[in-house]
Amino acid sequence: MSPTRDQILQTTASLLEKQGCHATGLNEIIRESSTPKGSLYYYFPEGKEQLVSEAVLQAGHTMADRIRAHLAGETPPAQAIYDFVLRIADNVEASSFAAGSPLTAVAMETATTSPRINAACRAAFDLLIAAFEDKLLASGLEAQRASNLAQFIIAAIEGGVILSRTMHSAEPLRVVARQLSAALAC
Amino acid sequence: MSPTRDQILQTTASLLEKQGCHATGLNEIIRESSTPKGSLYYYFPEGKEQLVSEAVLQAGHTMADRIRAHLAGETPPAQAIYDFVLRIADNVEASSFAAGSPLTAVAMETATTSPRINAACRAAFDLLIAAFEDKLLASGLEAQRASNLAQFIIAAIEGGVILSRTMHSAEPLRVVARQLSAALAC
DNA sequence: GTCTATATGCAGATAGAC
DNA sequence: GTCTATCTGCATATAGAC
Repeated sequence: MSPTRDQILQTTASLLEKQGCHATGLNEIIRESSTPKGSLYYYFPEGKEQLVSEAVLQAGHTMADRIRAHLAGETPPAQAIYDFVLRIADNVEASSFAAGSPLTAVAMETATTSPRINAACRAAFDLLIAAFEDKLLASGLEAQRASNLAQFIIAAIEGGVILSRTMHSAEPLRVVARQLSAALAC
Repeated sequence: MSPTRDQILQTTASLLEKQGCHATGLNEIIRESSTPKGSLYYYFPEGKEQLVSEAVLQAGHTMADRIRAHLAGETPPAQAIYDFVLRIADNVEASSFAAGSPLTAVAMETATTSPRINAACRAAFDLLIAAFEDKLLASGLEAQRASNLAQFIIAAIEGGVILSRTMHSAEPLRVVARQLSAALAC
């Protein structure tokens, strides 16, 4: 794997996170990543759609890995997820509300306007949901209930990120953390 | 109120809902709204930021009114909100996943890049949260708990819309409806 | 209030040298 | 693999007639 290619992907993901797909220009990506301008179309010959799709999918893998790492061990799901959401709240706050969920904006912008990017977003969300689902299954939940709860968890977290970034306050995500762990307990 | 001006605002909101802020061009708005091209800068002399901000805020008022209308009456919150989220699921499905939440994409795109539009998004979310909060207060909940639950409800619904639009399936929103009403019951 | 024409800039993308 | 130069098109915005 080329380090230049990887640098482009990571910078792209970070800009998508901050401002979405259409607001992110290729020139901006080159500039922010301190990457040779000639490299972009060398590594991504199919252009912006390819670049964004790969960045989204890679971000999905990274996030899923982080979720799994955080949920590993014997801590009960309600507690582990509570801690995890609080960590997201801290991270969103630490970024001055410029970061948090690299998928959301892109997913909404492209749900019905770019099949290729939509497919990448879908795959990425599936990775995240599966990460929570496996933890719930491991704790003994029945399959259907684990699947439903995993979707609900992702939805609540995504919504919490939207509110926190919009309000410029970590509070909505902290509320989500508490309510979500309460919901898991019942 | 001018009908032309109102037509521009409504078309803008609908395009923002489908594809976000930066993907929505002023020419596209004129075309889709069948509105005289010369009118745009006549009614919105401060340009796109003004237009988008007003469209977002108007959408917020419309949605808050709809929430209040749906929650009016003596139906307990858990049941009323369950029905309401199912209706959103139907609407998202009926739009072929092109619509659902006119705020989300714009809010994420502009949280740290346009103070003016961000302020409009914040005000719009506050209207939605207050609509749920008032229903919960009316049903006898304590103030702090009503506020927290209202935020959680909005977060879960927003997240459900994202998942449903991305997955091209109403199922995630239906899952959110069930889990949310279960969470409210406990 | 609405029109046409246009200014200006940046977007994504390509070509061909090195 | 990376460079520079450049093509084409559309973006927002403005000017001035009617």
